[in-house]
Amino acid sequence: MHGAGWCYRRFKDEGFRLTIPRQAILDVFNQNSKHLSAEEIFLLVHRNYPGVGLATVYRTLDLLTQMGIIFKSDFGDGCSRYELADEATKGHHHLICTRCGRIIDYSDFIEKEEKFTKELETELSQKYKFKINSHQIHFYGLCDKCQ
Amino acid sequence: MHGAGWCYRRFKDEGFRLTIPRQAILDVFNQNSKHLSAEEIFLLVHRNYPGVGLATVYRTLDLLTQMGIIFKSDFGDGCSRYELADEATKGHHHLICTRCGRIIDYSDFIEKEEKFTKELETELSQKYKFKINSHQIHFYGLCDKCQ
DNA sequence: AATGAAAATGAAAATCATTATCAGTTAATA
DNA sequence: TATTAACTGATAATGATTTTCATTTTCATT
Repeated sequence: MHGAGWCYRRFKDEGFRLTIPRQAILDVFNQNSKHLSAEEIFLLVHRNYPGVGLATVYRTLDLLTQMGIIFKSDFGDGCSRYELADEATKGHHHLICTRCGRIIDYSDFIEKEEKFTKELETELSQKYKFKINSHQIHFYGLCDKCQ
Repeated sequence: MHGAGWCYRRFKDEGFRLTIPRQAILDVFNQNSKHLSAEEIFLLVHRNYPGVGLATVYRTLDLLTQMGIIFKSDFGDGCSRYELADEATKGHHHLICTRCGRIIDYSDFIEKEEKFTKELETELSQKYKFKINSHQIHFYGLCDKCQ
């Protein structure tokens, strides 16, 4: 992942400050699994920084999303979930179990997917004059345990 | 689209009743554009059936979703949106403008997409023992007016 | 190091979509 | 027609997210 220096510069360049709460939230993303909800992030941050409030977590998640550092998704479980938008998770490919809510990330077949989405993005951009920045593919069904 | 008789039978077979409020809600889907929110559906139903309550709309949308008649999506604008899950909209392909929230349905390149998703579904099903029922592809970016 | 302005914060209240409750209504079946 | 279960509207409750506001922090400039 990117170093702290890179982040600091990005914040500074856009007129924001890389404060302690914001660093703490970024650390959570670097140290934990993906698909974290605001509440989960709040609790994880709370371990080391009990003073950080939930509103700040929401505000920071919003900011990081706008900056393109994290990606916000909705898997239908009643709250938004966030994950790092770095290279490794660029495509946001998920299998979502509609019974238990489990989310599986797959990172196989990415080459094939990249090829397909690149082509489609080019065609859609032209036809609809739409500037595509990212995409998301969700497969819904039943996981092994729920069948 | 399917006739009323088909719907009636489906409801009956599964132990549900095709009541006036439910018919009114189905009519809304057959007569209006897609991506309707619960609130929008409530208002449209309200024109002809002022007695139908919002809770019933939510309950019916839930039922129709479970029955697979409509499809529930989240486009990140704070509420769930619903559309008919008939053949024409099977794939749920959307371009979502992250600035103005506009949603564009595309129905081009569906053949290519079908081929891709079929292949991927087969491979993912095998690898993750996941029974895939549906999928959703969202492209996020800026529409022509927002660039 | 002191200062001033803008950005950021925590706590609490407010908002808003959705869900649960409950008493009354409707529809299918015996 | 009586019984039963499904369904309903109105309302209250819930829970995630946003807003408010007074206070604190940060940073560029003295």
